Amino acid sequence: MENINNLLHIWAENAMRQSMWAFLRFNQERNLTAPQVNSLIFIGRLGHASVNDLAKRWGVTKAAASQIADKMVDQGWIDRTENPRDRRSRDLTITAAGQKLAEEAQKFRHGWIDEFVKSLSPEDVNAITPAFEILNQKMVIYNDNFEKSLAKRPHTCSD
Amino acid sequence: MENINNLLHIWAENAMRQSMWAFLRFNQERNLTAPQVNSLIFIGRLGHASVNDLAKRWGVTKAAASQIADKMVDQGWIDRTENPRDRRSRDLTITAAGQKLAEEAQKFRHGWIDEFVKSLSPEDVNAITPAFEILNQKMVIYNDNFEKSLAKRPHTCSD
DNA sequence: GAGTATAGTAAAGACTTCTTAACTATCAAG
DNA sequence: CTTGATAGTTAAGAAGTCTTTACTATACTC
Repeated sequence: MENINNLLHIWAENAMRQSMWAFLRFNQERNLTAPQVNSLIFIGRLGHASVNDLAKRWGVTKAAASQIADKMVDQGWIDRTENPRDRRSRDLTITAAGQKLAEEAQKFRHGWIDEFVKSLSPEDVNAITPAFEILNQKMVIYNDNFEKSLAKRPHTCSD
Repeated sequence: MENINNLLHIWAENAMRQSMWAFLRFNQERNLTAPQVNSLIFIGRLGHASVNDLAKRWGVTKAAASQIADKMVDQGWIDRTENPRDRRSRDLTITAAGQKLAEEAQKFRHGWIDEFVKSLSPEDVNAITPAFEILNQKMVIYNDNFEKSLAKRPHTCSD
C-alpha cells in the first residue's frame, strides 16, 4: 500500500494538467484572461469583495486590483458600488452575467471528469465514492481555513 | 451515497483553487510566467518536443511558440538543437537547471497536499488510499490518451 | 480638530504574450 | 528538378497586467 501523499501528488498532477489545459482553452475561446476569470470566481464565491481583498488574494498592488476590477465592470460581470459602512471602500459584487460566466468556467474546467468517470467500472465507482465523501468533508474545512488565513495575512506589497 | 461525478467536481474545484493559488505565487516569486512554466513542464514530461508541439499544445501560433522557446533558451532551461531527422525542425530538450525548476514548480504547486493530509485521521487514510490506487491507475491511461489526441489533432491556428 | 493611516484611482512606463505578414530552409512527390 | 507543403524565425504592433508615483477621499485616534 503506497503512501497517501505520493498518491495524492500523482493524482493532483494529472488532474491539474487536465484542468489547466481546459482553463486556458476556455479563456482563449472567450477572449478572457486568467486574472479576470480567477477574480470573477473569487468574488462569486465570497458574494462580494473589496478591491483590497482582490489585491491580497492575488498578491498584487491595489492599483493592479483596481485595474482588473475596471475591466470586469466594463464587461458587465461585476458591479462596483460604494460601501456605506466605509465610504473609502468599494463593494464588488457579481452580476447575473458574471455568475453565469463563472459557472461556465468552472464547469468547463472540470469537464474532463465526466469523461474520465466513464472509464471507471461500477466496482471502481463503488470503491471510490466513500473515499471522496470523506475527502470533501475535510477539504471544505481545509479550504475555509485557507481563505481565512489569506484574508488575515499582512499585505506584502508596497501598496 | 452521492454521485461520483458531483463528488469529483467538488474535489477538483477545491484542489484547483489550492494548486492554482500556489502556482501563481510560485511564478510571482520567481519572476516566471504561466506559459513559460507550463511549457517547461510539458517538455520535461515528454523528454523533448518541437516548436510545433508547443504551439499545438497551447493552441497558439508557431510564432508565439517560437518566442516562448526563445525566452526559455535565454534563461537556460531548455536547449534548442537541430533535429537531424528533419533539419527544418528543432528539438527542444530540457536542461538540468530546467528539470530542477520544473520539479520545484510541481512540488510547490501541490504542497498543500502534505498539509491537508495532516488533517486526516489514520482511519481516513486507510479508507482513502485504495481508492487512489485505483484512480491513479486509470488516470495515467486517461492522460496518455489525452496527450495523444492533442498531438494528433489538426492545428486550428492560422499558422 | 489635527495628524496619521487606509481605500481606492489615475497616469506613465516596463514587460509578456499574442497575432499577422513576410521570409528562409528543408522536405516530399510528381 | 520544380512545385508545393511544412518547420521555424523575425519584425511590427496590439492588448493585458503589473509597478511606481502621486493624488483624493474617508476613517481613526489622540
